[in-house]
Amino acid sequence: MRITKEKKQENYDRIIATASELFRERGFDGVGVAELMERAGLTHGGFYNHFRSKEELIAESTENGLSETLQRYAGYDVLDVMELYLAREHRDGRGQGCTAAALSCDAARQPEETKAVFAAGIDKLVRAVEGGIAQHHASDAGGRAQAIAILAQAVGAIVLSRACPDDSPLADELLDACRTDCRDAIENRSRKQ
Amino acid sequence: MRITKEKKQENYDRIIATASELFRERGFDGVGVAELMERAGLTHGGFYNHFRSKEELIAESTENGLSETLQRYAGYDVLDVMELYLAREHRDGRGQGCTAAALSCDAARQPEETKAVFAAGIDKLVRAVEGGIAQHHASDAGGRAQAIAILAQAVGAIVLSRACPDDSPLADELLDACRTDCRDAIENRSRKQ
DNA sequence: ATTATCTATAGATCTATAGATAATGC
DNA sequence: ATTATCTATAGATCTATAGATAATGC
Repeated sequence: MRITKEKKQENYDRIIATASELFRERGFDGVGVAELMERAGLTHGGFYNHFRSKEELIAESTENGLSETLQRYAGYDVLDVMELYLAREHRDGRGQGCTAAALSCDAARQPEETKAVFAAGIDKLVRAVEGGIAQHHASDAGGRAQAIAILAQAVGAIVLSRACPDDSPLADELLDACRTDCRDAIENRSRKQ
Repeated sequence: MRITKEKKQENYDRIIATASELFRERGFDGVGVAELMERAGLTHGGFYNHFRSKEELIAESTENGLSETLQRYAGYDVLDVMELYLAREHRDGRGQGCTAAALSCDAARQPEETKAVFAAGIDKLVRAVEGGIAQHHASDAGGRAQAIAILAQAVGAIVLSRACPDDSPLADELLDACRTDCRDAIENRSRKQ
């Protein structure tokens, strides 16, 4: 029962979107091809008409996830981005949240090609943050280095906060402390009062 | 062929140490019980004399790994700790490095009990950083919130740097930018020059 | 007698492939 | 004729358990 080209593209898109969410929730090793395809409304074997291997899917869905994350915050002031990023809703919605925060530990264990996709995505995030910070300063302010420092802090806060139990006070403390610190840094105040 | 109590304890310790390293390198899902036991010089089936399940091993080896990470930096000035932590050697030696940086994304997907172990370990790291920062200031400086911000940034830098390919300039940039930023923060200078 | 180890295996999963089916697109 | 899907399955792996063995520790 062959289908149209458009339908095939739709199926491909649905596999990628489903994989992107499931991987963020459970990691690359936590999702099997059979379950993924079932969730996408297709059968196990059909997977290999779209991808040569699971590894190929991982690279493509990671690229998709990272660009989705970038677009998610497009148009916001960088201060608002930090508020949204370092929020409890983001921490608690791993499947819908930042791919870098959800899968960077897993990406470290992937082949070089997948890591290259990841690095390209991070670089775009850095540029976006840098551009956002520049809007708050006449001069170049901290430039790219400051953007990197702030992105690393935000990702670290989410990653550590998620590793804490649901009721842990530390989980919220991590978000609150880093939200304040990032805001101060962008507004160009000293880190401590 | 039964063995002495001391020998059993030795075997247990060796399983934990082996698991702690392998998990950091490959994640909780990336290491099977059979391979772990073979690496520890024991047979597959013997595992269940020490642990009721793999999940129990994960919790115990994580606790062990986090306290090892804490001890690793004991006695150093906090500025030297940041130099060591945000170094290429640390990034490239995942199996020997910080457990929080290697496994926090994976920990987020574990049961609450394992996450509680993780949170307790992170809390100890926060206290250690806070104490280290206090040595550099007469007053309380940024206190616990600043310690949290700096730890999150350091973990985020390592995690993102590891997700980049070996030859990626961004991988080193992440370490360099965050090393400088953390140092400035601890020495109580403004974040940008 | 107890127990830490071993061998062997059950039963469930995993990735990937082979071959059949049937609708598209030449 | 080509090809996207399906069914079925190969072959490898995974966690966990059952039962035998043999040395410890009462």
